[in-house]
Amino acid sequence: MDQQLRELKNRFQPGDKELFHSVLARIGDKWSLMVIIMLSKKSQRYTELLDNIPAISRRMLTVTLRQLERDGLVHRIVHADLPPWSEYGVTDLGLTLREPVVAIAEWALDHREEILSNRESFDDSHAD
Amino acid sequence: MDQQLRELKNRFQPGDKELFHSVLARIGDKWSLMVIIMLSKKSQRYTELLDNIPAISRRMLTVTLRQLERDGLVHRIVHADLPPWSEYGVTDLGLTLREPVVAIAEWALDHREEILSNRESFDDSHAD
DNA sequence: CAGGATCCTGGTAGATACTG
DNA sequence: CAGTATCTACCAGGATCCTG
Repeated sequence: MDQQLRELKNRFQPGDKELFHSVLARIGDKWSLMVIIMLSKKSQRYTELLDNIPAISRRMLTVTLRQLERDGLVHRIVHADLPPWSEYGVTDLGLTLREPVVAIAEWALDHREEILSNRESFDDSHAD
Repeated sequence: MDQQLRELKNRFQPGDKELFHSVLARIGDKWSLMVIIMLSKKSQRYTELLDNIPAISRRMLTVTLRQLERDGLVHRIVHADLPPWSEYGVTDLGLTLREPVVAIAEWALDHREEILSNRESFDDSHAD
């Protein structure tokens, strides 16, 4: 075990395994990452997000936004005008998450060919 | 949109959205991260992993290992001795993934209290 | 406009039993 | 020892319809 992992392990508390999983599962689900990226560009209202994120349904946009809001990554401002409208944006906490997430996205790009080729040869050699 | 995101976007290719998702979904699932962490410490055989990862079932260990192997993050060496045994370890590619993943884990630890408190107050204010 | 409610489906994961 | 096979349970996610 190297230094980096050792330091990480020294900070472990009970429940951190669940914390890691909940955080990774959040950005690993189908829409959260896309929503965070869109809102990082600029704050947007519900319908804008619906238009800008291809193929997302109203239900999943709502569900995803609520989960992100629950963790404090995204905030919602409801305007009581008529017709009523609401605006979403990333919080300060959400902004801090962007750096490590972009790092993973860059990792995926850097190793794009390698990953895809690995999958291909694995599937070939395991085809029945 | 800031510089970091712009550079990332310039490198987009068709299919990258799916690539991001497949990579994030992999480390965001229930067991992959734990398996990668265990194998980063040292190469281990199947039964060792089974013992070292609390509550994982044989089936899910096998499934998880196969998926990681498919992406080329983990390699398997099968020894044909009697009784036969196999050994798993992280590949060079898997090692490069560790840095950004540890970054996210550290983010989760750094903002542990904030996240948990956000969830609590959100749940309180939405309790019916 | 921005959702909530409901129903349905496919895939992830667990339990259990069996095998080269 | 290191898996496979099968069956089942559950939940994320999609489709559709309804509302303040």
